[in-house]
Amino acid sequence: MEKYCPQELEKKWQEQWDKDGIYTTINNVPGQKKYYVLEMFPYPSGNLHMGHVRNYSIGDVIARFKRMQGFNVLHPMGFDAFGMPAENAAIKHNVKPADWTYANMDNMIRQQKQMGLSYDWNRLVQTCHPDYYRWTQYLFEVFYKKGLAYKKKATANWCDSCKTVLANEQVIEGRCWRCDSPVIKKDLAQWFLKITDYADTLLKDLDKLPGWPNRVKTMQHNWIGRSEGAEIIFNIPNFKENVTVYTTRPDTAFGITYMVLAAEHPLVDKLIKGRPDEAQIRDFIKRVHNQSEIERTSDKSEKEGMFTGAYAINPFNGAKIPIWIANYVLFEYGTGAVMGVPTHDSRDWMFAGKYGLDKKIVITDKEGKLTLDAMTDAYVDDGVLVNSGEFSGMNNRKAIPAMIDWLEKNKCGKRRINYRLRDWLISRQRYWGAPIPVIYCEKCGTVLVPEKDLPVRLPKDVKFDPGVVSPLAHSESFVNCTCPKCGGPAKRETDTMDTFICSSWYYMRYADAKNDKAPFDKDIVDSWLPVDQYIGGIEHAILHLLYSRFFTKVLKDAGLINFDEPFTNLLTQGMVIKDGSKMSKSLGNVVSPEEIIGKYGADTARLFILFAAPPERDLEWSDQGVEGAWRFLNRVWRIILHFAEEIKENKTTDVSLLTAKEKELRRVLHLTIQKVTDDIAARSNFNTAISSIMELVNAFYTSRDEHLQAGLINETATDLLLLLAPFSPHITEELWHKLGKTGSIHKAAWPKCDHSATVADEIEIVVQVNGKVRDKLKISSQTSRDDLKKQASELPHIKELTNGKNIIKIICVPQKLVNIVIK
RNA sequence: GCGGAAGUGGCGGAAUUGGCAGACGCGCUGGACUUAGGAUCCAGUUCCCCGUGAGUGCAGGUUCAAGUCCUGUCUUCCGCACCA
Repeated sequence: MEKYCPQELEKKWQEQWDKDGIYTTINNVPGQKKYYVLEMFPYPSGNLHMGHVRNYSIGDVIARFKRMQGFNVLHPMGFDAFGMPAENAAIKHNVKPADWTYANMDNMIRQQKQMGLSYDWNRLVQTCHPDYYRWTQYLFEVFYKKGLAYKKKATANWCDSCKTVLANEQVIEGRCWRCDSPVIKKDLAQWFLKITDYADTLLKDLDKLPGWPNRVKTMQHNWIGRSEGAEIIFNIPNFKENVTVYTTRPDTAFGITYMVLAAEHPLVDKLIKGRPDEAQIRDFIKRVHNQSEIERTSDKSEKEGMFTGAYAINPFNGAKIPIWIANYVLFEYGTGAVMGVPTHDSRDWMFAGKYGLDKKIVITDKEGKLTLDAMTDAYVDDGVLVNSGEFSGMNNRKAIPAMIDWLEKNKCGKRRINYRLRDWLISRQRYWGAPIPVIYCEKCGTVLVPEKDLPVRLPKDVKFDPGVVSPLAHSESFVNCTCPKCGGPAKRETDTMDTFICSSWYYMRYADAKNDKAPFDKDIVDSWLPVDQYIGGIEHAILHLLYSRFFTKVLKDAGLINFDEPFTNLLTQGMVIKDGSKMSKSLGNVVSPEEIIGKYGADTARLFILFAAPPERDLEWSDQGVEGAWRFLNRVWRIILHFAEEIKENKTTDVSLLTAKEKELRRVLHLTIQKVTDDIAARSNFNTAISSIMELVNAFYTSRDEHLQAGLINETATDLLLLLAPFSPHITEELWHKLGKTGSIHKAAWPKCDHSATVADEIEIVVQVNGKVRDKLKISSQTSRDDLKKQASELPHIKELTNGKNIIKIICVPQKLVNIVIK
C-alpha cells in the first residue's frame, strides 16, 4: 500500500488549488447566501507562531464548512503592517522599515500558504501600502469634518522606550502594551478622536451582540464605565469663584466636611497664590503630577493631601468646608474635584482620619444606632437620612432624585452622567504609520490635506537613530509644504496615526480591496458586512474591538455604510501554552509551526491544534498529541485505501439489504454527520467534532472484515472524507481523487444526515433502584412505557432487590432509563 | 475592593435539556503479527478495603435522580482598579 506522504501531496494540492482559483470569491452571487468569516490579521513580525496557526485553523474550518454548505464565503487575509518593530529593526539593523515589513509579509504569506488556508488572496490588504493608508487618511478627514477629530494640549501617557504617547487603552497596569516599559506623564499637543461622543451607544449596543462572549462585553461595559450622579456647585466666597464636583452620592451631601481638588485643577493656582506655604504646596503639586501610573496606582501609595487655606460653602446647608489638594483625585475624571464625606465613603474615611478632618453621620442603619465612636470604617450601605435638613427621614435611594431636583431648582447643580472612557489619543511620534493629513499654515491655521492630494506619503529621506522623537519632523522634504488654501508656506503635521486606526476598518476594505476611487463601494460593503464570524485573541477585548465598533458607528452616521456593528459573532480563542506558560523566546518553550508542518504536514498540525482543546480555552502543546493526530490521519489513509476497489465501483447503499451490523455502521455514520454538523455550526466545538469522526473511523475498522455491501462502503468512505475535509484539507483531497471522485472535495456538498438511519431497532435501558444503576435492559425502541416498566421490574436481579419492599413509584424516561423507588 | 471565568482519572479533555460520570486522544499494561519493532491490529486502563463500596475543589440543600439547579465556602486564572 502506498504510504501517506504529506510533504509531497500538500504542496501538490496547494499549487493545484491556486491554479484553479477554487478559493476566489465573487461578490453578490445570485441565489447564494453570503457568509463572512474573518481571523484578526497579524502584525508582520516575520514568522507565524502557534497562536496564528490556531487562529487560522479555526477560521479555515468554518470557511470550508460554510462553503460546502452552499454559502458564498468571504475569507480574506492581510497584514496590520505599520508599527514600532519595523522602526526598531531600522535602527538596529539599518534596513528600511518598508523593506523589513514587506520581506516579513512575504515570508508569512508563504507560511500561511503552507498551512493550506482557503483565503482569497486577491483581496490581500496591507495597511502600510499607500493604496491603503490613503484611505485611512481619507477616513481621518471624515472624522475631522464631523468634528470628531481634534487637537488639544493634554497630559498624555508617554512610553520613553517607544518614544511616543499611548492611548489609555494601551496602558496595561501602568506599562506600555507593546514593550512593557513604565509609562510616564507628559504634556503635549495631541490629536484625539471623540470616542466619548459614542460612549452611550457603544454601551447600549452591547445588547445587540448576543453572539459575543459575555466576558468581552463585560470588559467593554466596565471600560466605558457609565455612572449616574450629579454635579454640585460650591461657592468660594473669598475668591468669588465656583467649584463644581461630580458625585454619585448626592444623598450624602449634608455629610460633606471637606472638598478635594486634583493637583492639575485650574483653580488651585489662584487659591494658593501668596500663601505663606505656597512653595511647599507647589512642590507637592509637582510631585503628584509627575508620579508615574505605577506609583499612583500601587497598593502602597498613601493618600496624601495639603490644605489650600481656602473654604467653600455647601449649598445644601451653608456649611463652610476646607478645600484640599490630594493625589487620589484624578483631573481627567468627572470635574477634577470631589466632595469629602468621611462617614459614607471609605476613601474619605481614611483621608479624614489621616488629616484629622471632621466626620458627620447623615445616613443611619435600620436600627438607627450608628455612632461615630462605634465606626471603624465608612457606612456605605443604604439607610435613612439623618441630620439632612428637609430630607431627613427619607430613604437615601429615594433622596437622590429629590436632592438633585433641589439642586436644579436652586441653580446650584444638576443631573449628570459620567463615563470612565476617555477620548482616543491617536497621535504617535513615530515614522512607520499613516501620516495625519493635516497642514499648519500661519495664515489659515489647521488645514486638511485636500482629498486629491492623498495619500500624504511617508518620505524616504529619513534617518533612524535611537532615541529620536518624531522622525518625520527631521525630514525637511516632508515638513515644508504649501498651504492648500492660500498657497503660502506651511508645515505638515509630523505625527502619524495609532496603528489601531488602520485596523479599525480593514475588515471593510476586504469587501472591495482594490477600489482606487474610495475606501470601498458602499453597496459591496453592505452586501458582505457585518462579519458573520470573527476570530481572535482575547487581548483585543477592549482595544481593537472597541475601536472597530466606534469606527463602524461613525462611518454609518457619515452615510458610508449601512450597519452599526462590525462583528455579529465573536470567538475569542485561548492561548497556546507549553509547560504551563505562554510560548515565548525568553522561556525557551517555543514550538515552531514550520518545523511541525515540515515533519508531519499541515493537516496533522491543524488537526492536533483543533482537537487538543475547545477553541476558547488555553491549549497545552503536546508533542505526543501531535503524534496522535498523525496516527489518526494514517489510520484514515489506510482504511480508505483498504476499501479503494469497492469504493471505485461508486455504488449507492441499498438500505433494504443491510445486515444488522451494516445497519449499525450506517447508524454511526449518520449520527456522526449530525454531530459534526452541529459541533461546527452551533457550538464551534471542533474538538468533539473530531472525536466523533475518530469514533466513526473506529467503527469502520471494527466492521472491516464483515464483507460489507459495496454501496455502504462507498457511502461511509465518501462521507467520512467530506466530514474531515474542513479540518485536514490535503489528505482528504488526495484520497478523494484516488477513489476516482471528480472535482475538488472542497467544492463538494456537505453530507446530510439521514434521520431514518439513526434510529436503533434495539436500545439499552438503564434500570435503577433508588437512583442507583442495578441492571440494564435491551428492548425494542418501540416498547411502550407500561411495557417498559413491567419488563424492568420483572428482571430477576431487580426482583431480588425489590422483594418484600414497598414500590412507591416508578419513574420512566423514554429511551433512557427506569428508576424504581422503594422503601 | 469590584467584575468575570474555571476547578472532573496519571495527562489533554467529554457529558448540548437534571437521566449510565470519564466519550475521544495521550500515556501505561497485555495480546496478535513479526528475525525485530519505537510500525500496525486487538483488548484493558477513575479509585479502593473489590461490593448492596466510594467518586466531578470543600460543606450543606432541593430532587425518584445533581458534574449540571440552590446556599455558603476555598483555590486558580483573567479584566478593571483611589473613577468620587
